[in-house]
Amino acid sequence: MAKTEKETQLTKDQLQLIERMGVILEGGGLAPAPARVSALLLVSPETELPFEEISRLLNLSKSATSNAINLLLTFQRLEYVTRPGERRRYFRVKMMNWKEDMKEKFVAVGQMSAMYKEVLRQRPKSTPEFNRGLADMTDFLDHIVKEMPALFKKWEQKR
Amino acid sequence: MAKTEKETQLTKDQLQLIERMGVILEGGGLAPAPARVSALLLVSPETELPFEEISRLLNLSKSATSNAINLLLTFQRLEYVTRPGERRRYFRVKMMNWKEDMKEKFVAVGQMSAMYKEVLRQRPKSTPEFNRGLADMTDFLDHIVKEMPALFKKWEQKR
DNA sequence: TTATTAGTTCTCCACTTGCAGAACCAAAAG
DNA sequence: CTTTTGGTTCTGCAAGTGGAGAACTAATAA
Repeated sequence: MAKTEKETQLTKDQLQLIERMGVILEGGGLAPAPARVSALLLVSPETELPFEEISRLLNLSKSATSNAINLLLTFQRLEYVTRPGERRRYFRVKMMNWKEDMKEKFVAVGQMSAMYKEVLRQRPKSTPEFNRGLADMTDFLDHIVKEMPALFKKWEQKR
Repeated sequence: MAKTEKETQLTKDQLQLIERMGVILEGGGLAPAPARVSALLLVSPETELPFEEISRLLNLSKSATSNAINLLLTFQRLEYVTRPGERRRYFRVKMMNWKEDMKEKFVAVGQMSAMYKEVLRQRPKSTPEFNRGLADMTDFLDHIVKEMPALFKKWEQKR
């Protein structure tokens, strides 16, 4: 079977936007290649792209492309679909995962709070001001974590 | 004038706790040495420590100590005080900065939302499902950012 | 004045990361 | 069978990072 490929093309503006987003996503802890793959799949008119297209559009080697995609798959930021009679996978961003992501962020806040509480437990009582500062902080963090579900629900209802 | 130094000593438990916190703080984007300095100043019974004590307690070279401290100072996570008749500075964690930190975090969320909106603006209308997913996301992020001040205030009042 | 204190800065090295290129491999096509 | 497709894995390298050690500097002490 021939490879009747419709090759996506990106405008200069789109390529620039991908680079800018890439940098921002790097700031969020992603490596350059995965960041660009994520950005590409958001910016591209075609929302589902196969391996080779990703590689080509971003000028990434096969190895870099493979590693980037697999990292994003295990992090659940990407998923793929297949099409009847085609072996290759079409990758797309797992859009509805940002809610999960947000929740995880707040779990992390809870962990921070737990850490500070442990510090507090082992501190001498001879530094009351300092200890109160710590207690305030954990209290605040816990407050945020506790109120979060309500914030989520409020949004659900609003729409 | 002699250097009548009262050298802080840390228990094995405290040192372990510092290491564990260090790892967690590294997860938050701090380099190892600054992470340990931060942890030390939270765990140490003495809440204000001079350069040399920090260096000694953490087994850090002067250069590593100097760089770590200055990084934390410019990031506003540390501050220092001096004592009458002493040249050296006593460093301590800038406790009341966590509120600022939190606010900055939410500013970052706002930036994310802005980025996604820009993506949305340049997308073709031919992918309505995808676009709606993006719109939902920015809407949600904006919701969070908007509601945050109220959450802060609610906490202020509660205490 | 010289010596000491309290750091800062410079040089070097060990380690880590991210990627390209090439070799490799399994499934499907011919 | 052999070839092509759609990748994965391996090797090697270039660049970046963090920290030790030593040299350096400015302020104070003697």
